[in-house]
Amino acid sequence: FCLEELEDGHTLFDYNVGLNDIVQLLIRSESEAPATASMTDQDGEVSPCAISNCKNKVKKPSSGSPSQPSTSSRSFLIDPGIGLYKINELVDARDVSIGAWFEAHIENVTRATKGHKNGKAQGKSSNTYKRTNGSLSQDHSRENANNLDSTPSTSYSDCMDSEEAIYHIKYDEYPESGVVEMDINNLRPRARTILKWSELKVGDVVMVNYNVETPEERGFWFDAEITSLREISRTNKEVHAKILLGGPEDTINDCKILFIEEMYKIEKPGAYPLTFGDGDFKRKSGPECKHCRADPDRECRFCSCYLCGGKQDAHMQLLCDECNMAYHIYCLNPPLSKIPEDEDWYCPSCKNDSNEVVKAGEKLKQSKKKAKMPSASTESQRDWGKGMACVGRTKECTIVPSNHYGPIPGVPVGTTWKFRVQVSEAGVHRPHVGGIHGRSNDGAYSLVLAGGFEDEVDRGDEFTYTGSGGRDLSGNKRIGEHSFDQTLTHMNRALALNCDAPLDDKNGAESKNWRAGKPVRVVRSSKGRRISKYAPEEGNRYDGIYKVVKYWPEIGKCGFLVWRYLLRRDDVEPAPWTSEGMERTKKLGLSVQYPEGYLEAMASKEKKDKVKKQTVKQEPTSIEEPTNTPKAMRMGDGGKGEAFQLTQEQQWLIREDCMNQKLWDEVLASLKEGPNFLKKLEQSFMCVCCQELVYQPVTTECLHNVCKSCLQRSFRAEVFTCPACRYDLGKGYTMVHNKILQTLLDQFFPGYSKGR
DNA sequence: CCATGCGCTGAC
DNA sequence: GTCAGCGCATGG
Repeated sequence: FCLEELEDGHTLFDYNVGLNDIVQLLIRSESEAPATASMTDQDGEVSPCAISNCKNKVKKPSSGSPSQPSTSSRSFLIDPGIGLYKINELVDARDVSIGAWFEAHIENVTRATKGHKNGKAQGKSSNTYKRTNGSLSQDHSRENANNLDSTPSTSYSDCMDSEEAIYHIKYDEYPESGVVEMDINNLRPRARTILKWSELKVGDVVMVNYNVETPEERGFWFDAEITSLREISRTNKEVHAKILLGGPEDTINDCKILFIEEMYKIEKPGAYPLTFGDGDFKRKSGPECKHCRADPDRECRFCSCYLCGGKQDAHMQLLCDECNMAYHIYCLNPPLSKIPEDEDWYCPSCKNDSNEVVKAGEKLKQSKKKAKMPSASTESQRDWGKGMACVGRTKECTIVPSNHYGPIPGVPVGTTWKFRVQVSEAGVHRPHVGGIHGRSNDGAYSLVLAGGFEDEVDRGDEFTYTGSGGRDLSGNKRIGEHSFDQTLTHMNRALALNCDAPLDDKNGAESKNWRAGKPVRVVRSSKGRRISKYAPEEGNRYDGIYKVVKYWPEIGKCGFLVWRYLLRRDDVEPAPWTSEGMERTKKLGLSVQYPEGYLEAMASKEKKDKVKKQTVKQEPTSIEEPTNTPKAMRMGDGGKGEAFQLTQEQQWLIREDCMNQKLWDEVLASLKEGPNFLKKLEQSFMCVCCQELVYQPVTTECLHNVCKSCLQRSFRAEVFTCPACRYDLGKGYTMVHNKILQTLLDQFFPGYSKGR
């Protein structure tokens, strides 16, 4: 959308608008202003922010069958009126426009570092998809560039050069929807300078092709100085030029130009060191740099080989038709013996593998990773995106960093989740599959007891555990048969480091003071029931903090060497199987937590199965009605049970934080809700910019809490208002770090600021 | 970028 | 009941 100013004078695109911000948009009627999404606007530019998935307000006009999309009705229409919209995607790139257009929204942008350029072509799917004549086709962007008249003007901001970005682009309609990964080079239009025929002036120097009359047959590129212009229409001109070759005698005058590649101001007209012969150009040495026409000793991106960085060997260099970078023919892999005769040459970074090119109507090619997977050879129709087998996280624990030792604030012992992915979301044990979470140079933060090894012993407050590795994971498996010895590396080393004893990767070690070791969060899985009576009946239960007493290598029942660990419980919270623990579980109302909508989905599936069984071979009804099945039991919502206890110091600090008195009153009201108190606290002190718990909070005059760094970022963008309410703080506002609040938050969420 | 992995489900 | 095999998060 073309988002301009709101009625009250606020500019919408202040820099501190972030993901998930709720913004107020004024949508004008179609007659007043362009109300269509600019991503599909043939002549417009992509606005700095693309807002999509506007709930309830976006109407997509029907555009015929998906395989025959009509380019004219690609756009999303927005109902006129004022509404609340949620920004789902914020594209943090400006002036990006695409040579030929297709409907896409950018799902995700990954920034890469400056030095990333060299590796950009390796192993990354970097196909370009363009919509041409209503169909989606792969394009190297150069074919389209031939016809400047019908190609929308492209603009490219050079600031993009300094930083590369990976765009995850979602396209919707043709032939299958999906997500494409592109790097910035594929989004960038080919020409680096804005070229509009209407802007050409006599005296401008443009980069043109040898076959100036017929754009289809393209040869070498060279400079031409425009000598005359005749306006044909408002947007088009007939252009004649003087083509600058090796000198006055090599100059072609009054040449009609149909296609201009690149335009730039001429600094020194004349002597362009190319000679003309046999329909081809050969480079001739000259006193000036052959490319930039400056002192040849000066650094020039054309003279410098992009691979070796060398200079002074221009006659052995090839210029890439895509990026204009120079390469010595002998620096290439494989090296070339002579300058190729082909008209076009593309450097290794720009060259597209024709096997990877997706033609119109073709299916997306498999990624290189997919090609190696077993599914590449089988014809399985299984939809892996469904169910809980392969789902990703929907939430992420941000109150503590991933390398946090000890309990997760707000998660009491006894909390149980049905699936491992939920345990990951809660931050208790982050890997979806792995048994140990740790870092080999730091220690282990958590582990899951799932009875993977028969010879493990579990006595509740003490258990033995086996390291990871030694399994045959061929066939893209996550667990497998034991087929080789384990080593004290990776996660095994991490867990060993928790033991308060010098590391010994040969014989193991025992701690003299086991309580001094690093704490490990332990989760017991119901799968462990086959070897342990302490395992929960269902799901994965957080059982508290354990310490590593000792570790040693031994030959396991599987016949291979494994690393064993003895862990002992060291937690003030009672274990769930003790009478005290069971009472507490009851008091806190802890029951198995299911993913949102899971029980409903299961119930409706069961119902469907029944219908299927009853009416064999009858077509199942495609309409899925919402079922009235019992809702998932949610933990702790009752708010009964154990109240959260504040220390004297905390009570005092809260009283001292008088600016936030109102907020604290609200939060303290949920003290009796026990663990929910921390959730409430987290919500109340969330930074409106970064959507995380405020770090180094600044409490504004309008009584909002924002991270100091977030507010500073806003001020750097010359937005001097409160990010929460737009109250004008003023340019000279002094940001005061609310140290009292910081101290309190550090106490309630130990370690959370470490990750910031 | 690549390697690792005590999950999970649908097909057999 | 068994088992192939996937996406994903994480570390290195």
